[in-house]
Amino acid sequence: MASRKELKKQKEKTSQALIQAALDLCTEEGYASLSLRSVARKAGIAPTSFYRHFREIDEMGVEMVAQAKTVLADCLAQARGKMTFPTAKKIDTTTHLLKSIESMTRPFLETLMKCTKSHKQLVYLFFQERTGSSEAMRTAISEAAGSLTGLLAEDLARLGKVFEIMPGDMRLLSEAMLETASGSIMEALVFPGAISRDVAERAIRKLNLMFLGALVQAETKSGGGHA
Amino acid sequence: MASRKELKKQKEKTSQALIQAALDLCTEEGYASLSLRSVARKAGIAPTSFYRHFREIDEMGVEMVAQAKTVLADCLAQARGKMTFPTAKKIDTTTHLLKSIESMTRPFLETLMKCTKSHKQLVYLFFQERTGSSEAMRTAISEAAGSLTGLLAEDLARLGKVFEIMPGDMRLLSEAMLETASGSIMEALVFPGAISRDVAERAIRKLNLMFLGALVQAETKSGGGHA
DNA sequence: TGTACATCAGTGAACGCGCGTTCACTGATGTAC
DNA sequence: TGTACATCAGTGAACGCGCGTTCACTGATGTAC
Repeated sequence: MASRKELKKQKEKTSQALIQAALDLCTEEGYASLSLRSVARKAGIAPTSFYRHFREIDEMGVEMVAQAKTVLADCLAQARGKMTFPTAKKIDTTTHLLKSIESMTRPFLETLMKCTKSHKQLVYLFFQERTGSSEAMRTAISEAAGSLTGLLAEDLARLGKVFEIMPGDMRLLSEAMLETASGSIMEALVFPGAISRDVAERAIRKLNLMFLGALVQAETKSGGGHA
Repeated sequence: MASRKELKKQKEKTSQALIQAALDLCTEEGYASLSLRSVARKAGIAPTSFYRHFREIDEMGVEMVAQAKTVLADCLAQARGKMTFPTAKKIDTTTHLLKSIESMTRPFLETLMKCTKSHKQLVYLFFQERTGSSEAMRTAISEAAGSLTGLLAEDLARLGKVFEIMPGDMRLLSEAMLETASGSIMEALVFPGAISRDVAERAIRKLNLMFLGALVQAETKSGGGHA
């Protein structure tokens, strides 16, 4: 019936069941409260079978982080795709500039928040354990976050070519976008039902101000029109 | 020897020893991994004696949040005291504006980071458990954070009177200041030794950009000189 | 075609351990009369 | 002044429970010859 390859598939399915069980338990009690036995129980296998898949809880945790990274990279790609970048810096009034900025920040944040909604648990784990108590998790997340920031900064470079934004600021804006987005996502997740519309609007507004600052400064440096 | 009042003092001392023990354990294993027995053991009392002070771990946790709030309020007061607010909005070049902004953001963030250094554990707990697994903690922290943001926004109102910053943006800037500061503090705590100088500089730069954005927009709205 | 062996996901009993909580107790202090 | 009682921080034994880990096992699959 089951060939060797089918067995591999079956094992993979069980591994994924363990991860899903762990995510459910994380939602209820938090990552630090996970126990090998509770995860196995929820996944419907014997406690000892856990060892056929992971050597310890943290090994599973690191795998969860890897999956979260994949999801986030995908959502970020979508979000970046929805951004409209200005094609020329002819926009010289603050009002027009802000409109142009909002064409980037709003699609970005709204797409990102919508996209991550389908993977709440993974995304929550990723951001929560960034500063959590497991060093293995912190290391894995820190590395993943750095690479995600890099991806975003690359795309933002298109904006940097139109305005003369300092390269350092490019990275800074990427970081801020991820930080602000993660803050909103976490708030929306942890206080569900509450004012999550407002949370997003405030995040967008924060990003707008920061972009405006960066662009105004770039304009100045390039000898542009401000004062 | 020990009068009734001296006994009260003694009890208070033991309570504080429990809290300090809990903070030490949090640093090693995280809040979620605290156990009544481990806390009592570290504090040097019998496990059952814990109940003379707190009904459960979370009751102690909420008290810890209250103490963290006191520390943070104090540090915030100091940090705000070190900020130099512009007295008139005569500053009309972006470069001058930035200098003026940095006279607020740099003293603020550097003072805050220095001040919180003496209470790392309380502050870490406060920001980490903001989105942690204990609902009691989340609620307590959320409430405290709201009131701290309010304090900051009040002081920032002085800036709002010079520039015509929208009242909503005032609160937004306060939030961003706390958010950015907490991010830096957490990063410096969790990855100690690492580039903590750089962490602070990046945070200051982010705040600068956001303030610049807010001021430029205020300038525009008030019919000021930009474009 | 048959037989012996290797692989490997999953099992169930058993272990020692730390946990939260209960209970009745101690011993020092202050109060009532 | 003495005696009985109340308060209260801290104790130690005991409980039942869930934990991580070990071990020898099963049973299905594929391979060697």
